[in-house]
Amino acid sequence: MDSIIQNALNEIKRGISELIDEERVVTLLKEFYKTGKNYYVKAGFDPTAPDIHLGHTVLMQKLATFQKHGGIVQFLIGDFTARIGDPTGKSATRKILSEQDIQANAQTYKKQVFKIIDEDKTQVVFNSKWLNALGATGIMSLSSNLTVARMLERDDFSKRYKSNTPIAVSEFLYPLLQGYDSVELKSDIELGGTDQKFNLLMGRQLQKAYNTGHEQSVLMMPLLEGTDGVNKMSKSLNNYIGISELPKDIYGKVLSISDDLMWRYYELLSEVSLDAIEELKRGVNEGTLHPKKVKEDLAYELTKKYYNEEEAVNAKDEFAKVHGNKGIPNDIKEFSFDDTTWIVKALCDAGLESSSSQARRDIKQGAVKINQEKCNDEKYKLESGEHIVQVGKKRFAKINIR
RNA sequence: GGUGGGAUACUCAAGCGGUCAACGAGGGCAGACUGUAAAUCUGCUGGCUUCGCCUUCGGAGGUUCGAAUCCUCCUCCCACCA
Repeated sequence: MDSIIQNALNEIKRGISELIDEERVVTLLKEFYKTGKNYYVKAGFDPTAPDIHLGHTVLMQKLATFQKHGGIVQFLIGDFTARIGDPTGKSATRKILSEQDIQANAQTYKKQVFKIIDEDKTQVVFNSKWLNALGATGIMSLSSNLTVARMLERDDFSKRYKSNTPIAVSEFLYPLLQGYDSVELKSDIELGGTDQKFNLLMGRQLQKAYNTGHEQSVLMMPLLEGTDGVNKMSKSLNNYIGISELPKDIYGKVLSISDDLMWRYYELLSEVSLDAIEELKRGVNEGTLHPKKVKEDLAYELTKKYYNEEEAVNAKDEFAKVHGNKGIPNDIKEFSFDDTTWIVKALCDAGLESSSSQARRDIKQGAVKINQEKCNDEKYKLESGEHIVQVGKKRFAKINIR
């Protein structure tokens, strides 16, 4: 095999969890490098999550890799299937989204993805286009390709079935519709998370059933754990790091993950080569390298990736200042009040606390500081002048009393 | 269509006439410890200018001095049978 093909393949296979029908991928690559012929790489996205986070980027980066090697990305927005809700991994039927929500979310998606993938080598498609046209007849013949028994073998469904959690019949249609997208798009390869295996393979099965002439290869990426290190990253679990978040938040969040999780992020998110990562691991194990330093580099790299060098440097300095020397961040929110103000009220008005009860609790626990001095008096009043108020380690505000 | 079972705070889940703003677990927030963390330990976790008051236990009524707990109707869900 040509070394150029071999290199491309290695790059494609980095960090993946499984590649089904590798031979065909090799064939596609060979053809591209010989004749310049492109091939189609499909990935489906659910327009329910309006913000792209690092979990999504694992897949996006892989798409970008394919684009380097002749792949045209079929960026599928599942606007039709979103109305059913992917049953994968869900313990309950999903709520049905409104048309407007789906459209708005899809737009946000498009804006963000081209930070990672190449717009010129991407086709954005909506599956409502052909699924709406499918009609009852189409659905009937499509659904004859799947048996109920097969469906109930799936772990997620069998669990729900056994625990008396409702399963809507429409949910059975989800994998069929997703698979049908592959038929319609004549995809050569489809990418997805490991949790999508069933759905992805359905694409192969249906391409065969509909005599499309080929069956798509399937490439699965591991699911990235969220900042809690346990659950998969998702907005609803609030364990995500969004790529549109502020530089200091991206930096801070990455730096706050556990050491164990850091390696996982290195593997799936960083540009650092696998060999170099091994090197870092060894350094940490032998004690010659401080894990914090390694984590800082990662946080820096990721911040830089979604912003730029300058922002990354700022974020790093800021973090060191606040946490290292228990300082005050540079740009903190400012508020002005006319009279001497009761501290509890000030905290709420400045958005540092969600309620006055919460504010009182924090004061009692010694979490509130005024100008670096701990404040234990919940009746305290701020006199005229400028005050830096702080709750916990991360929440700050500057309050002016006129 | 019939018969049972269920709906409790962010989630799961106790409670079955007063001592319930409601056990417990998870999550979250805070404190200690640190490398910023993670792990661990501790406290808090409806609202309110809070030693008190106000609104919560699917919805609406009712019984009672007093209800999340009892009764009636309604809504939604689940199971079994048809």
